Amino acid sequence: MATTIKDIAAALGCSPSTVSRALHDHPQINEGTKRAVRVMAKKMNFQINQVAAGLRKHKTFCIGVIVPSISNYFFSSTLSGIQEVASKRQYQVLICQTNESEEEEERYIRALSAGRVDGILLSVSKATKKYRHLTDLIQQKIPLVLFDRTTDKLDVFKVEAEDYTGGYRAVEHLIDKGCRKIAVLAGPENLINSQNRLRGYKDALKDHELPLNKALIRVCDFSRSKAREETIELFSTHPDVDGVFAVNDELAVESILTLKSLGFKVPQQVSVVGFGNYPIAQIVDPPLSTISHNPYLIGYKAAQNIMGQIHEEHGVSPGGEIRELIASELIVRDSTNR
Amino acid sequence: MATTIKDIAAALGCSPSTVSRALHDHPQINEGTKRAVRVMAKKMNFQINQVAAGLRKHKTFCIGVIVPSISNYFFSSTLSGIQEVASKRQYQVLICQTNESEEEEERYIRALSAGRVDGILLSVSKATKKYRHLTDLIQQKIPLVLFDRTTDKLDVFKVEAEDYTGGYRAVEHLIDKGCRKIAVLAGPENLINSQNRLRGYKDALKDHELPLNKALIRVCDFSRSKAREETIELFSTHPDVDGVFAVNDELAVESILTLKSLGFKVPQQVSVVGFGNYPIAQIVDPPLSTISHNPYLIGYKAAQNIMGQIHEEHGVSPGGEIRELIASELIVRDSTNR
DNA sequence: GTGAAAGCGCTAACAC
DNA sequence: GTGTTAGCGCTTTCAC
Repeated sequence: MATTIKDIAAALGCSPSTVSRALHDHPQINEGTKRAVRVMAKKMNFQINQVAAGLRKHKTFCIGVIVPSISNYFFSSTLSGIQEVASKRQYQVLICQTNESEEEEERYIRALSAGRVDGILLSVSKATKKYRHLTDLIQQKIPLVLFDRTTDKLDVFKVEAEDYTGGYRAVEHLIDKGCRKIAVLAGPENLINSQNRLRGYKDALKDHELPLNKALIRVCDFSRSKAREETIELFSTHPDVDGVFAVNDELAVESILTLKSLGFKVPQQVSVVGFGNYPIAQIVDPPLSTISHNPYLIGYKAAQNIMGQIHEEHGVSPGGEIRELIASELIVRDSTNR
Repeated sequence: MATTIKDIAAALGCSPSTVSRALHDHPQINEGTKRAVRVMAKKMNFQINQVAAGLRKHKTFCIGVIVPSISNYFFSSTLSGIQEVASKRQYQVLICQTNESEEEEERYIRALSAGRVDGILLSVSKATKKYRHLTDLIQQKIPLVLFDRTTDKLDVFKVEAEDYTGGYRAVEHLIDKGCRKIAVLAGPENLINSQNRLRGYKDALKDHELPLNKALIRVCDFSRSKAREETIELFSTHPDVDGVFAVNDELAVESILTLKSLGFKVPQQVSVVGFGNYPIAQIVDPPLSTISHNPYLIGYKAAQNIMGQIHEEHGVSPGGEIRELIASELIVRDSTNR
């Protein structure tokens, strides 16, 4: 059994309250007493029990993070940023993985909101359509921040990648490089991020007076095998496509590999741009031009905001700017070098 | 403020203990009462506060996980496995990232052991040389399981990849393919995993009566730029090396890219094998032969063991088999296809 | 400057 | 079957 303040009090012949105050450097406590307490605490290897302290103070010193998939490169990088911020503030991070299931997401939200954490960071699952679990959370006044996978149905702070601008920039880059018939490997239809990237594609075409051809929009649902199929199908029916924008790097890489196996030259015949700047982007041959969207920073900013809400710092909680866009950047590599 | 069992008791005109018992389906409680409590709990949107319950029961229903880096592919996959097991048992997972710092590791161990978690899963940092923080933990009887990055200085349960066997198998594969002068890109010298993989290399050479040449052992410390430098240096002094075993895939991939830029043909002139089966292994050209070591399963098994220790299930806590090796598997791709 | 006492939300031994 | 009481480890108001 671990040492408690009671044990220290007994050893010193004082009361637990004095020990508690001394450990918190309370101004009214005698310096000598403080020293004695500190020495004894060290000697007895005492560590304050934050769970008990938290129960009393209605705090947990924990934040909860719910993501679709922990092992995904993007999310594990955001987790790293979140952990960094929390650690500085002596907060612990509780992680949950929904596997893109709405029920799991609900379950975790309910579990965490029952006094487990002081605030929740959430990246919504692909399947999530109802937001009751989140409106309940807001009503309970539990700080909530959405990051990356957000929704416009909720009036909470959000940290997002520049999906629209990134998509626009990617496609504009293909146009700059001379592509005139550009296809897109799109993501899940109910995911706001995919939709925004797709809007970027459409607007870039429009602004450069290129026709929008629905047959060139291929929904791949973030699945590699789907990217392969769609690429084969696309180029068998439209062999004159000269540019491909994939809404993430996995699709882009799969597309490059498929194109090469079909005998197309990348980037000479077909240029390809991805989204995400995953490690594979540097490795594929030719190296993939892509949009870098800084997942670490997305996590970092989301965590900063929730810490702000928890400590009720000025101007961070909803009411002020409710959406923070993390800058994305075009990284030009050889997959568009023609 | 959230609903408490007291609120439910007041609403129903019974005592909090009755509510508590009803919610736990205590056999001696009247079925009618149970129903009434459940209905009222639902109506008032009650969620049991596990933190308070835990304080009383000396449990937290949390496990702590400490890893060098969350965003690393290997560790994020182990986290995923850990989370899966914990979730099934209604446990939460607290994650901490040491950034390979011994001080951070100590800090987290102390923070978590102060009543934060029921058990700790640790992958030790590259820098860790002292084990006082861990022996303290053991002395406090807090369940501890080491995974992947372990140490033989501690008598606790460990889950490891087959580093030695994997290294041996990788090198034997090169020998089978006809390589006779095989170099190794080795990892950090104080990391048991790198050392075991290196032992595998040495023993494979010995068993196949190939000479061990110290000049062919290149320490890269898991750094890609180091892998590049060492490869250049190695092949300028030993251009007749015909096989490279890299102790992880990042080094292997960097080595392939460097070799290609130097004008070597992979695999015809130089065959390369990696370790880890990272996503980049499939993408590099030629695709990398490598050792797959199942990080998800490593996390899964480690979590299963700690849950067992926490619930004091038979035969899981130290005393029985103290080391579990997760099978590794050679995956043959084109980087060794000659 | 320090102690006593109450209480955070819950559980469990002991009553009746 | 259900209520009363005490207590997990800590903080904090109110005394003195």
